[in-house]
Amino acid sequence: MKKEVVTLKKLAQILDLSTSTVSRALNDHPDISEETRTKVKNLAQSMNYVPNIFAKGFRNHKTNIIGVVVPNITHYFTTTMVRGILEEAAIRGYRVIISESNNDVKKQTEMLNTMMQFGVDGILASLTKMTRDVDAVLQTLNKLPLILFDKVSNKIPCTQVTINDEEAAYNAIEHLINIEKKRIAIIKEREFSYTSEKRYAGYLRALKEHNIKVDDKLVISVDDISLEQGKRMTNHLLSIKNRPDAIFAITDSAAVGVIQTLKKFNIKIPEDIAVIGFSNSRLSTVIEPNLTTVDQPGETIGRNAIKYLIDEIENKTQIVSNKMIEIKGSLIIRDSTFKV
Amino acid sequence: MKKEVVTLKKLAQILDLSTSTVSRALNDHPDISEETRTKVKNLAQSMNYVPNIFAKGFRNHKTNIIGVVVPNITHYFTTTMVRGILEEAAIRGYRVIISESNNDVKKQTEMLNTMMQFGVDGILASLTKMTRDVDAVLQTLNKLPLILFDKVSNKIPCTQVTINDEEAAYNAIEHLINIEKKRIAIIKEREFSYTSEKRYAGYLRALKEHNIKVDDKLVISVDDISLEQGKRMTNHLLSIKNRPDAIFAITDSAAVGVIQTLKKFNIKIPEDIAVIGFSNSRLSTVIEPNLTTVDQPGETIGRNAIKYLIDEIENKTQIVSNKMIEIKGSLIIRDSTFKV
DNA sequence: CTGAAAGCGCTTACAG
DNA sequence: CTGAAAGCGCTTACAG
Repeated sequence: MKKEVVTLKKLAQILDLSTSTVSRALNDHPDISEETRTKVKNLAQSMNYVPNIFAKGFRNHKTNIIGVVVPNITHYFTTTMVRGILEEAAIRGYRVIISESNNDVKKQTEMLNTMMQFGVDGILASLTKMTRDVDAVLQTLNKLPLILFDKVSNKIPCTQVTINDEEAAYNAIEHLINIEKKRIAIIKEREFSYTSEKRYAGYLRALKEHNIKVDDKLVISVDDISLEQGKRMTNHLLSIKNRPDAIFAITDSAAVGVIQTLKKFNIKIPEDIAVIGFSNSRLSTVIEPNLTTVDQPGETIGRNAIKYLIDEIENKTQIVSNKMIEIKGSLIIRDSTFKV
Repeated sequence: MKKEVVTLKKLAQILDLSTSTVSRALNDHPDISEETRTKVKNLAQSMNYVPNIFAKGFRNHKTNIIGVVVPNITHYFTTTMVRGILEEAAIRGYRVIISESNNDVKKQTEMLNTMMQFGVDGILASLTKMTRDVDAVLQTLNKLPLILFDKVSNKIPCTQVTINDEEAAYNAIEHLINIEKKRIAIIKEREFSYTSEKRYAGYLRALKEHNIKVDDKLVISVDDISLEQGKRMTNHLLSIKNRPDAIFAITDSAAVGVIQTLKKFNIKIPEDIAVIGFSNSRLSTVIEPNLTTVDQPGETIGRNAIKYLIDEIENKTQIVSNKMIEIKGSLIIRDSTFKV
């Protein structure tokens, strides 16, 4: 089963050179003569020489592996980010190991530790929902280049790559105001979710700038933002005295639940109540009416995150690396809000 | 930045033992006395000793990394399999590197090679659609434990883990026959897709066993099975003389396209035309009417695939390893077929 | 411009 | 039951 492996030593023997020279030639060391270098490289190529990555990693304390932690790999948006990460990693010669935290801080800590133990060169993390407990992340950051993406946290002094949640939400709400909605409800997550709070901030700013008073009864916070919760909260919103004429759900799933419930009660969308989601997931063009939502460029986010990380690993950036990178998301207007 | 690292040597010095002994104690070598072993283990624990995985991998020619190749990581069903793989990998002490082939044989070959070069212990592959060219896969199989899952191929003599496509399709068609459908169309992929052919085989068997003659005009093959193709092919099916009274699309996406088109023409579902998909994706409960479909237990498939692979890697199985493992999928009946 | 030698952290055949 | 030594494949400071 084991094939005869081509090593530096073997190449050296054949060329009657030392392994040192062969190694240097292959690594384009300036000391080596042009002639030797090409001779070595040609042989290496023709013999299909492949460096033993483990010997190399062992020697250099560098593995060219990047660890990625995400809360939930089955979310479509997450997979688009992962795709960007994988593509850019391949280009730059890195491999990626992925793990899922399932939104569990304890599991996330475990994952971070395993990855460090495993010797990854750096870590890309999208945090669990509750970012109260960030000790493990901070500790990891002490030892390794680490960059946050998507689910980030201002408690962690490192480079962070997200969508411009606040602005995107602002634009969504402004759109609702433009189509003459006055009582705009928001379904968001309970505090501690960075993303949700940002979107909420955009909601508040839009209302404020258009002189609409915030009605607390229209601000709904749930523990777990899901399709089911979208349904439940819509039932609730329909029961209050002065019901809303628009509902902004901070995820598409929840927005789908909203629409399904409104339809059950024969409420006209968007005439009676308009609906906006967030993500531009595949659901948004399957639900009827099609959902107005914010498109998040997942691949770009993933690609950027790993770019910054690799730059840090390879020390191309100074250590001033606590930038906030915001990738623009764009509002996609569909039937759930379009008609005035 | 670099922390002082605890190595075997350091432990040995402190305990006044040789590194050999410490190594053996930690690895539960039978030669070592109970006393020494516990002494060593206690110290290791208290000093937070973590073996250098790269030194270990280098030494043992074992990396505890498994490579996974999938056509498209953004498919929901794929992510559920990945989740099963990740969970089982963690339990068994393996790490997983993932890459996407984008249904491109050339890219798939590249991925396989990179992974081998990288020194993975084994590979889990879900193949590109066109499995005509399997040379690279066969070569990989020659050098490394390799198991196929989901998108498999009978041209490759190795263990394969899939859903029972044929039987699941058979059940779907039988269900349509039971609700008195006579002209059942199928939208499948052009040949070379193992999965599609299996489902088609189930279709044929069901018709045959119920004495329904196959009408070639109702067998639609497309290159790329997608929502758009579902729409287009439905338009086509509606235009033929004796139009179908049921459509079985071999993916949920295509089935959603089917339903959307039928609705556009105000055709009653399922009374006029019933629809069945395959996957139980999230779309299936958002589209209206909700889609009858086959639930594929992705996590179970992923978990099984990696189990067999690790068993092979660790030589727990004989080398007779060209089993076909079929995981049962179950028909989930919803409104797109339910009412008679 | 090239080579000999040491060493990264681990395991294991050999010796006692 | 324990230790000394070699070696996995690579890189690099040192020497010439």
